[in-house]
Amino acid sequence: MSLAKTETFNQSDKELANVAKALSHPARISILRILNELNSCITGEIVELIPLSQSTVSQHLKELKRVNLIKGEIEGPRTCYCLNETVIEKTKSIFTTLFSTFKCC
Amino acid sequence: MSLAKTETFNQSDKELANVAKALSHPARISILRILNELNSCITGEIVELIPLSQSTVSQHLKELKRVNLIKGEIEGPRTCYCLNETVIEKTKSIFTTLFSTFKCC
DNA sequence: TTCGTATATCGTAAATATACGATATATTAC
DNA sequence: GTAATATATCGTATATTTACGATATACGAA
Repeated sequence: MSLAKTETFNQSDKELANVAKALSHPARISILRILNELNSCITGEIVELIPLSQSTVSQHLKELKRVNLIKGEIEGPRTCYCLNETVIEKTKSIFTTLFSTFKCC
Repeated sequence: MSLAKTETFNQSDKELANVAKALSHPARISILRILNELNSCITGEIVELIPLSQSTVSQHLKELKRVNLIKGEIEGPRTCYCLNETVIEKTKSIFTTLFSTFKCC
């Protein structure tokens, strides 16, 4: 077994790393900004605003859903996405806590 | 060319995604905490505190150096690492700005 | 100068991420 | 029921990340 030694690290560091990973692609940051701006969007609207294919955008949405930064609600043939405000706030607090532990901050 | 469509996104989102990537592994979060706690460390001390091989830890240090979150100073046969406080603070501000743009925060 | 120590880098294997087109599924409209 | 639409998922190619052992390099000590 060569990978995934990740279990040996402490829970808090794993949580932080996990959400940082979800934020580690500009398309996903962009999607968060779009949802913040427009309150909610269907997939197709997001696809029009992001310079990537529909299937790729769908994958990025999936990654954001994985860490619950966004919620998707099925509305007939479409899915309406919006920010998960609770998790956004929690994530803010995770980062705030990290930086507040640094002596220099 | 299938990857690296990344250039098409705006600078601010790319910057954020880039530093988030550096934070997206628990070993690297752990290294930052260690350097904060001990002020400065040589590679060997960090290797003793992280459950990964010397070469792997060295790679993680390289990634943190890539985004300038840490500085490495060569001292004879060893390298002494410490946090780059300026960049840590700048990164804090990048995240703070991101979260402050969200209506819910 | 030779030996030991510290560490970065090389080579490599496996896992994951990124991207796309094609397809399956589900719903609405006709 | 059939067609059109929206979107998630599949299959696939490629790039990147993660991990390790081995090696090269560079310094200090003997």
